[in-house]
Amino acid sequence: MNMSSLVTSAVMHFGEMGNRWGFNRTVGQILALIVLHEEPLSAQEIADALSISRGNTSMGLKELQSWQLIKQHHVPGERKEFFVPAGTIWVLANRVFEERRKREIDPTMSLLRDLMMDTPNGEKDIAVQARLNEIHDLLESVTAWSQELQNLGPEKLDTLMKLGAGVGRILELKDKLLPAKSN
Amino acid sequence: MNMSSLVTSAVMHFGEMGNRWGFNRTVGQILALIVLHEEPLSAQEIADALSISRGNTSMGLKELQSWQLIKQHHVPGERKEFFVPAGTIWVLANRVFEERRKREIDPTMSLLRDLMMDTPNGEKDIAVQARLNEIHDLLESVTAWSQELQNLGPEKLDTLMKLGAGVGRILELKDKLLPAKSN
DNA sequence: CTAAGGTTTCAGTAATTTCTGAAAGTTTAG
DNA sequence: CTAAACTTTCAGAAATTACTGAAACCTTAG
Repeated sequence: MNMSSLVTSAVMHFGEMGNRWGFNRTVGQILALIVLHEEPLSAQEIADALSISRGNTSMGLKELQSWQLIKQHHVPGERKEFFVPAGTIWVLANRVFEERRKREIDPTMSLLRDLMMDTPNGEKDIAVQARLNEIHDLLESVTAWSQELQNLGPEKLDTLMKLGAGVGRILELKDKLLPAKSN
Repeated sequence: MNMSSLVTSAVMHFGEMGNRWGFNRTVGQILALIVLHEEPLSAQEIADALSISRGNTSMGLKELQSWQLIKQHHVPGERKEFFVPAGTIWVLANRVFEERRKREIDPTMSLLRDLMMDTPNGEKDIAVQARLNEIHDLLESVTAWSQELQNLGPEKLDTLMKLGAGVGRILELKDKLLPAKSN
């Protein structure tokens, strides 16, 4: 399975970006390869195409499955497993968001909540808790909103985009369209 | 400068989370310490509080300044420099978002644009380019949106939050009430 | 049951990232 | 100008993270 230079470029790039996106180089490469290659790929084909060890490939595939970004695809007469993307680009992007939220935000929110419950030890701690509370509320807003966007789905997101002046305009619309309701 | 156990917990946690947020452990700790400590801190105080070398501290402060998360604060009679947060929590969070966008999204968008310009090499490449285009558009939507959010400021974000699932509803209403307008 | 075809695990190694501390650099008081 | 007070740089050490490949482990055909 030789990759076209187009695919090679994309795969290499997604490898480089991988660590910034929460997984390592080979995992990024494997993902790009599977997404861009329309036919299902076997582990061996992937290892060959990327010149990485079979073991590393196995670990990468496992991780991508734990992120729910790829899924196994069983081909009838074949003994080995093949892999395909777990959904549309939109779905994949959402999964990455979701997973990163779990890793990057949730633990912090949880700790902040705990620290806010602690009995403060002196004046200063009260000020510190106020700060922590502020951080907590901000994180909460951002995650809630991003989930809202995810629920909208790609088409509505697009409508929203084309609305022009942006989110501020929605707030105006809201006042016009739902004047009586407080929410 | 001895940290209260509350501050210590928070600082340690932000250190652990640091690498997930795009900077390393000590940078995360330094940031947390500066944000939570209301008085300006000198580099030496930071190094002592965190038990890290003066050199490492210097590098960390430099990085935080390049992210525009902290700024220098000159105390009149003093020779040394002190450091304070570069703004409110909201401002800091925006800066982190912004910086991560630059590192995580922009390079990919740029590559995708380039690859879409390339002359495809055969049937398959055409399909691949279609995929790449899809990814590009998605990233574009997401970045446009996150920028909208940043422009909103925290209060409006809050209003929006309370709207919750109502956003989808407004879009529907909008279609009914403003069918003629294209934006 | 056994062997073949395939996958996973994991100890050890390689690569990368982070940290230290000594040396070089900068600024200002006198 | 010089010295003191402070900061930055950077080569090498330490810590962490990623990768290999051989051995152990499935699973199924016969």
